[in-house]
Amino acid sequence: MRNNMNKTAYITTPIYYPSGNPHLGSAYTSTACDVWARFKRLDGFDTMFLTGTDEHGLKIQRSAEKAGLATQDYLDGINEKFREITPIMNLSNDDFIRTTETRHKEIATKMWQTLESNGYIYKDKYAGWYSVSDETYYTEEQLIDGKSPDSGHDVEWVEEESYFFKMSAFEEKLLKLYEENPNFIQPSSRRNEVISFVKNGLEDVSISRTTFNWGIPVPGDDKHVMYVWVDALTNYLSALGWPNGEKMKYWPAIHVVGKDILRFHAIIWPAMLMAANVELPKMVYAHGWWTSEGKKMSKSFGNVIDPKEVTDTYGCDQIRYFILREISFGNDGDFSKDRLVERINSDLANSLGNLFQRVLSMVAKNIGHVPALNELTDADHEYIKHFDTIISDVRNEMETLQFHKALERIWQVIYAANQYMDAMEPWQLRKTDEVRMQTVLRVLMESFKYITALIKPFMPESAEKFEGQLNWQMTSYENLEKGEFFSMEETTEIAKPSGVFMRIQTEEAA
RNA sequence: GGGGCGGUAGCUCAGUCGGUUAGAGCAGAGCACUCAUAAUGCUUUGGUCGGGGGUUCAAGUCCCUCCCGCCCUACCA
Repeated sequence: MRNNMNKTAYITTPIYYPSGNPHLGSAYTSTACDVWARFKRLDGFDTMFLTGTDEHGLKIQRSAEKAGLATQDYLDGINEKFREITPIMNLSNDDFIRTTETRHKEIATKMWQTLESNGYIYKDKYAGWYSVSDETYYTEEQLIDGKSPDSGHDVEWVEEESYFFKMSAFEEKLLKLYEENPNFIQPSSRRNEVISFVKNGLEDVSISRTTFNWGIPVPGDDKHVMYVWVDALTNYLSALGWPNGEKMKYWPAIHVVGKDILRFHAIIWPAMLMAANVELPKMVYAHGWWTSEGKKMSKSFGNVIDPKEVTDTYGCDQIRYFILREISFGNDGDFSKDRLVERINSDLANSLGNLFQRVLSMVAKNIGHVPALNELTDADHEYIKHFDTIISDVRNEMETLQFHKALERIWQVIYAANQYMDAMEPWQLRKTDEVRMQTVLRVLMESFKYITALIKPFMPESAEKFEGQLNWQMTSYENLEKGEFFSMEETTEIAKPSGVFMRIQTEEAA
């Protein structure tokens, strides 16, 4: 028997590198995870949603020095900016982990020790072409005319003592993993990239550094600091108190990442977990990038989208809706003001907002409470049928993070509702057959429960407003599925509604 | 160089194992309606499915080739 206590779900954003201000990209990742987490909670899952910051490395150390602050003090300050994404995007993350926290350092150390005692770490020399100005190693193939491919500066052959992780031991196991779990890496185009990368052969990876010290010391050899990814990836476990914490019930996770860091999540991370005998994540989903008005976001173009600014201007729910509806999750997309306004006006104000407004206005004006239910016609039954599978259909799309498809599906019933209303013409019935009018409005109102419930993870504030207008409260998708279509009480009062999604006046129209 | 993905209506994209007149949303045009946020509904314009060749009774869908765009090709994150 499954019950709510053993249905768990876990989703993570990457931990963000706080070298600049949070931008639309991180807000996007976090919002996608948030919608999924909210859906899961409403679907009866005990759900954990984790985000945080990666506070490791030389760049941070340098920035702090430049700011004239102790590194940790500097980080404490900048960290606040990243925590602000939570209120700005209205996120429901259950935790926010920082890699400089003791709880993380302890578990990252534990991870290292586990990998070591399982025989997957050894000490050797790392050698490569090092560019002093770039502070980066390059491989022979990367060099351009024997110089740094990034800056063109000279490189020198450097050998340094380093610990290595035996990633080569996992080549076959990883390929088997990808083959047996086609959904492990999504979307599938990314999956191909990873597979071909692994097929080209995996080398052991250097997992310690001696060139700086802002990081977690290698246990028993504090000349070395752990490589950033050993440190950073482990956050997904340290927030759960691996290996024995009570929160380990949430594992395994779904990891949502930007396409730039897919490889670390799809290759190094599962290899590490295999080496440490930890169950593997369910899925690693790589999403795309946003351009702005058709161009790459950059300060010089002046087209950088500030999450705070756009949510203040257009509304948080509106932005949440737009970024998940506009592009299919995994693809790149363009953030254009015109498209945004078009979506808000067409999808939210006209189709959805106006639908609730026209129905609830009639109810409030003519009845004042939930309308009485009478005999149903074939047309009613046909309309009601639209809601038979809507929840499971949306659930299926959410399972694979197909947010745009989930929304598309929800909008199908919104269109159907407008069509039904137009066909039934309750405003005519008001004059000829008030009993029938009440039934039609009742059918519509009952259907609004489903619409409200399904948009709630995407647009929580607006859904709550709808709940208030319907004088009804969503409990869980399961209850809605199992319950009767007609569940509202006639005695429930319905007040005059006010618009939830308003049109944005364009300049020509204003 | 090697590998991958994509090029379908003005825009963004769907098109499952090849099978009847190639679909949706938005944008445009016309009509209807007036409950509603100048909203909604209906109808409609619009595509030689990147070019060429081939396989097949039949190709957007398979094969070859060419053109165009994007991505990956390890230790900065």
